[in-house]
Amino acid sequence: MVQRQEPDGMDLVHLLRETTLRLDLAGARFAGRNGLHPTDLRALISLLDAARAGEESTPGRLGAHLGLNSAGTTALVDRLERLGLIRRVRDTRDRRRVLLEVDDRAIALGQSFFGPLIDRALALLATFDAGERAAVHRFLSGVRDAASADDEGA
Amino acid sequence: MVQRQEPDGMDLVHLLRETTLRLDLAGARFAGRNGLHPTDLRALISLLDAARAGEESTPGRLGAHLGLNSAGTTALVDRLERLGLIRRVRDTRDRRRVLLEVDDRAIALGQSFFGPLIDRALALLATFDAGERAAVHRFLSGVRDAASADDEGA
DNA sequence: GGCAAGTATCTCGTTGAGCGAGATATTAGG
DNA sequence: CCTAATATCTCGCTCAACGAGATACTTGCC
Repeated sequence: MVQRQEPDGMDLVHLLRETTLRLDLAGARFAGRNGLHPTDLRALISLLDAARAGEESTPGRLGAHLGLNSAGTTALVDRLERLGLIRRVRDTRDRRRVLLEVDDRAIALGQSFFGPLIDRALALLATFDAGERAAVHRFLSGVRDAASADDEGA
Repeated sequence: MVQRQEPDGMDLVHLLRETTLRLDLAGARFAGRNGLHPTDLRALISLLDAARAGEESTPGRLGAHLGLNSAGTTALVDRLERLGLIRRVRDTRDRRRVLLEVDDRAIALGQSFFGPLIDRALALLATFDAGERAAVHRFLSGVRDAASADDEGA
C-alpha cells in the first residue's frame, strides 16, 4: 500500500517474502481442509511433478527431496497410501525398490488446489507484455538461484 | 534452461513454485543449522517485519499470523524466549497484554539468513529499469492476493 | 465501589509427525 | 555361498501443535 509506481529493491524483496508466506499458508490451509499435512501436500506436488516429467518415484527419492529420513518417509508414504492418493508397487527389475504411483484422485486433488491459483496467475499474466514477462522470469530465476546457492553454505 | 526470451504463463507459474520451494528449503536448512524449527524462523521473520513497520507484537497477533492456536503460540514464544531471541514484556497500558520485543541477537540471526539472499536480489534488481521493477511488483502482488483469496474459501 | 462480561494469555493432557537405531529383503561381487 | 551394498520398513522416543479450560486483567453497568 505504500508503493505507487516506483518500487525499489527492498520493497520487492519484502513483497516476495510476503508472497511466499501467503502461498505457504494457503497450502497449509488447503492441506488441513483435506485431512492432510503440509508435508503430505509437498510430497504430492513432488510426485505429480515427477510424473509430469516422466520420472519414476520411490520412497527414497521422495524422502531425500523433502529432507525426511527413512522412518519419516515410510510414515509419509503410509499416510498417502491410506488416503488412496498413491499406490506402492514393487519394482520387478530390482525387487528391493518400491515405485510410487499417483492415483487419479491425487491428480484431481492437486488440480483443485493449484487450479484456481494458476487460473488467477494466468489471467494476471495475460495483461503482461513480452518484456514484462521476461522481467518476471529473470527475477524469479535469480531468486531461485540465490536461494539454491545457500544449499552449499554449510 | 528451456526459456529464451518469451516465457509463457505456465512457465512462470512453475518457476514461481520452484522458487518458493527453494526458499522454503533454504529456510528449513538455515533453521535446522541454528537449532530452531521452521515455525520459529517464520515467527522471527514476522516479528522482525512488525518491528520494522513500527507495530507492536503480541502472542495473539503472532499466533493468528502463523495460524497457530493459543497453546501452540505460547509454546512457540517460550522457545524463542528460552533461546534469548525475544523478551516478554507486560503492556503497562493494558496489563492483560504481553508485548514481544525482539533481541539484537534475533536481528543478527535474521540478517545472517536474509542478508546474503537480499544482497543477491538487490544486485539483480539493480539491473532492472523502472518498468521491469513495476512488472515484478505487479506480478508478486497479484500472486499474493490470489493466494490470500483462498483464505476465505472454507 | 462491586459485579458481570469480555479479552489476552497461559496451563494441562493428548495426538501424531519425524528422528535415531537397527531389522529385513534383495542384489552384486569374490 | 558369504560378505558388502542398497532399499525399505519397524520400534521406541521426542516434542510441536491441538482442544479445552483456567487465570489475569480491563471495561461497562448498576
